[in-house]
Amino acid sequence: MTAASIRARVRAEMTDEIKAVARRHLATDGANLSLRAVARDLGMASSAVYRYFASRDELLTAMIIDAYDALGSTAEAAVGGTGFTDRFLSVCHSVRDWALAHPHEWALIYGSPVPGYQAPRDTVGPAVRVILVIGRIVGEASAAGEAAAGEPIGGKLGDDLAFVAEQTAPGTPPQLIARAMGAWIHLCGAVSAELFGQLNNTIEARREFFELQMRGAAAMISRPL
Amino acid sequence: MTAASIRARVRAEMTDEIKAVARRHLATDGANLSLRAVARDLGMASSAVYRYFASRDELLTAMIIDAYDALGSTAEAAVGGTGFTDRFLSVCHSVRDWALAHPHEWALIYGSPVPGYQAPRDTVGPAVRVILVIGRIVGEASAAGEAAAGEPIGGKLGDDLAFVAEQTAPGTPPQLIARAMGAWIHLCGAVSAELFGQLNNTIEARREFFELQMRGAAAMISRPL
DNA sequence: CCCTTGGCAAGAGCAGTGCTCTCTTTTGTG
DNA sequence: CACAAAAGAGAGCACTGCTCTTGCCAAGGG
Repeated sequence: MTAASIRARVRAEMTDEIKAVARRHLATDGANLSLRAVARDLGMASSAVYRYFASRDELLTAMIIDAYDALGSTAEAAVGGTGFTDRFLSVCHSVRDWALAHPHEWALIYGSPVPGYQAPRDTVGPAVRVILVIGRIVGEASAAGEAAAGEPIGGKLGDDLAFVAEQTAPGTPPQLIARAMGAWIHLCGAVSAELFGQLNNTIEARREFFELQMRGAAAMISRPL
Repeated sequence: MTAASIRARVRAEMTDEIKAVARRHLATDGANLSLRAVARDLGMASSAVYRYFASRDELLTAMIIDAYDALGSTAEAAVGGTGFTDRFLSVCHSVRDWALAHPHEWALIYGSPVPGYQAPRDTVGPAVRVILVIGRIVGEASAAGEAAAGEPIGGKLGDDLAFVAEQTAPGTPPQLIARAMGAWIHLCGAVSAELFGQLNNTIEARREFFELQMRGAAAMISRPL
């Protein structure tokens, strides 16, 4: 009916269906899911799937983008509470909760890159959403005087950080951006450590441990070195 | 000649040779290296390799243990300098340098776990070596009064941390252990972020950025929340 | 309303994989 | 030195990603 013809609509639906089944397989087989198995589950020939995704890598790319977007919206929706620490912790827990619910998708986006695989440009947009959320919170905290800047950073690193600041939260001092990125790295590291088994046989009180870590990260942001 | 007969020695040499070739393949193909391809490189039938490793997973396990050990000795050898921060930074940089030199081996041990793969007990010993190094440095700093403990931690998490303290650096307050683990997580997160492409198109001054992050982690340890 | 054409699905096929089984050869050792 | 144990080779099974060819079918223009 619309300019996007019936064909296009059916095609989009089929594409979504393939992705849905692939996501199910992802939950059991991880990144080495089989395109043929997905096709079998859909009752179609494996060659037919290639009408929708030119290769297995392209399917994976689609799932990576979806995962980034899902995590991104989760984080964006989680910005609640008042005061910097509460808002930050809220985001952290939402990220961790999502990761615990979708471990293989987390592994897909924050785990080791698939060997022969090169992430295309399309992934960078969705990929930065969660760091953007953190950047925004930190920016607001900075504007509200909740976070001191500390000593300025020079050299190439200073330029890099200034550029990120401009893109993320204009007006925020680069030093703060560095600490925000530190918090984000710490967040991803903590979630990955828990998910990838680095805490096995060591820490049982996972949630408490995570919260402690993220409180440390929040404190790191509030006070300069 | 020895109690370990000639057969056993030849077998050990062959095993090492297979691992060496596999490590070379790891550098190009990552975790999905092909046992058959390794066999081809060695000029032997693929079935012959199964005399040495019962499965591809077992080969991977061997490489994981080797990687943990290589990284562990690197970190242990890097404890130099005087004062907590210097010693800590020295270890951090040695870990990062090793990871940059052996990215796929890093991915093998700190990246997403191989899907159907369960790490056997043999890996836990080598796996804890680097966190042990950090724990020891922090313990010494604590003993030297370079790191205040801060508020005690109760509940299950407190017990967990006390247990880790006992195993790692006896006499160190659990709160400090928590911060040491935080630093370790931050370290792994920073290296993984750099290696897995999370910093692409953002931070060019990688080493400076890393150092800044690790200085933050060091400061985090020195002062309580 | 018909008929063309563009898109879709199916199947066979290729090269490669992990792993098993059987058979033969080698080789250290009692 | 004879022999048993260890090692290697090769075929084979079920699977993979991907390509190519063939047949089909309906959407949309005339």
